[in-house]
Amino acid sequence: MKQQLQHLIQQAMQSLARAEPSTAWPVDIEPQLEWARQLEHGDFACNIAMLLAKPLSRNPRELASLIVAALPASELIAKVEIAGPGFINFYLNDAAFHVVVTEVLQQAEGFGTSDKAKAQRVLLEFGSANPTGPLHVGHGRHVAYGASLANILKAVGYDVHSEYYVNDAGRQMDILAASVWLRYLECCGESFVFPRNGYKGDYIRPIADTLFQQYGDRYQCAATKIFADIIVDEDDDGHGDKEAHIDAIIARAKLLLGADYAIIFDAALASILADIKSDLTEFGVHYQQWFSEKTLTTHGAIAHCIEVLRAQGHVYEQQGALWFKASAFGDEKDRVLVRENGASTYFASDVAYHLSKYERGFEKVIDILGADHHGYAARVKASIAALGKDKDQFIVLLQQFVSLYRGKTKVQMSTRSGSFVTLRELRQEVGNDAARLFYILRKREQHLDFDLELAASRSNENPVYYIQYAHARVCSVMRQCAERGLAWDQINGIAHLPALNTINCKPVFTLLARYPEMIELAAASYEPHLLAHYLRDLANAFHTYYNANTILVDQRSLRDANLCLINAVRQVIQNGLGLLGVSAPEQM
RNA sequence: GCGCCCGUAGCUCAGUUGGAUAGAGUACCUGGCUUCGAACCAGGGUGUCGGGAGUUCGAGUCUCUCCGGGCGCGCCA
Repeated sequence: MKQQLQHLIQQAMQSLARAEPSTAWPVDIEPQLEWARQLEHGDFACNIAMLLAKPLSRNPRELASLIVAALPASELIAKVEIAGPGFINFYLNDAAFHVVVTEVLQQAEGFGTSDKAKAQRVLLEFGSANPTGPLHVGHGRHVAYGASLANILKAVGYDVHSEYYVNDAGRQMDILAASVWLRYLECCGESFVFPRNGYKGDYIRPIADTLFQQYGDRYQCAATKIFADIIVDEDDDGHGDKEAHIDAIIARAKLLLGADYAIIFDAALASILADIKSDLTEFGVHYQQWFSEKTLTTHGAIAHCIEVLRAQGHVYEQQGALWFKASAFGDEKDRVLVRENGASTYFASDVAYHLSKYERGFEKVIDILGADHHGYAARVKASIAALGKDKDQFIVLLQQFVSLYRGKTKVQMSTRSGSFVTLRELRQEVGNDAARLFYILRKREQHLDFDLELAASRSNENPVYYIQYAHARVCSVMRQCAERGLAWDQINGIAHLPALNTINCKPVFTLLARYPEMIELAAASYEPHLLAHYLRDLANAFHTYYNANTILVDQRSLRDANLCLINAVRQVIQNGLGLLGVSAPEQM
């Protein structure tokens, strides 16, 4: 619809250019059209005359009238007006909107999808929480956003590959393994003071219990042996060293357990990963791949990426460490890849991981990260440029934090201390649908204040019910229709759509027509919240229409037309909610 | 100190990428179900768009500068 109008304006410009060769009419620009905000401005407004006024040094209203006069005749347009400083307002024929209803009903689930992205391969990484504990409320925002974005990108034709990067290597995992082992030792009857820096969450104990049931005391060691001559833990007065203490315990665990350490480590990892996976599955979040950080080392990917960087002269040695010249690629300073002690950094793993994304053939690479990673994103970007990849096709989407409130009081969240609300708890309190929609309602640069009390006690305030209610209402009308033995003749209804000419119909038709381009905009700007707000608007237009008109009237042609319109609304709501991972219930 | 994000109605937030008179929800009033679902609808008012300067036909939107809030600046992960 919009494109057809754009084309008409371009044709007008071309004919003006031929008529006035002396004037530098720009024939190759794409005129900007936007949906009018107000009814008095018609359906579309175009500002091209005002944009041309300056370069051509002519009056914008005069230019507008020239353009209007040169417009080719079209069935689309009912009326054109020049208004304000030089806007060209287009009033479309109702028939143009009636065609949309036909399209919705014919294309059904396919309405709003396109192949514009031409199956371009995209790797979308999101979630990627450390497997050291269950997902909490903050992770929920990332996965809800990522899953919705994946669906929206697919809708416009991208070949999307969703991936979770599993940080199953490194110190945090060792702390987890040590924590599980210590809890296991408690099951064996050992007693000691649990390290301050260990994972203290309740979820650790069931893992230890399972180990104890499975293996008995096979991995038991005397607590006195473990804690003998060990660096003291930090106390409340700040004496001692909690970091060195936990590291010493890890070293002791590896020493005392030998090869058995891997049993404890793997059991802890497997248990937590299984919990995360089932949590996400229940939340409607699905991945094509769970990419293990550990495999980067075992497959030599880190060594490979360092070699690639070295071959292009982007690394150097200093003070025994290997550095990447990040500052030559926009980062504020150079970064260490391999430490003086020979161990590669987390950053090196990440460079290797990102190189693998490109080597696996993805043309576009998108990372969804927490806003606290924004400094980190700069170095990864630098590494991608250094590796000779197209950094414009590497997109980092930063999401602001979720603050959790119970009423007015802020809930502190820390995985280490174990004091946090899990995603699972949140889902049980407010339901998957409300959680999914609530999470993506705000644009990602905006902090999200999640009030559990409000969400739990007054969940009817959540817009999700408003949208779902519109869907359920249409379904209810259809049930009513069947009960009364009324048949819905679609062909007849479409033929009589012009009968729907009350003031309340117009916003419904307009919103239906806007759905496909709204999806395109949401995809291009990575903003699923546009879809949520759109659906709210559509539901609003529908409810208004529904309250003002009786759907199941006696007059057959009007009834069939009504049913066409409300079923088109139902279909679009179903499609839109589907992209957001929210159910469209037939009754509620 | 440097970098990124935010600041819009009492509260929570949108704002079509620079457009016309800045909008929703919520809260507070008032109406609307003996007929398709009242989890709904209609009506009622609220703004120095954090302050200031600039760019231009036109600024909530772009630039600069202050103020306030959040986050980040390791041979941690």
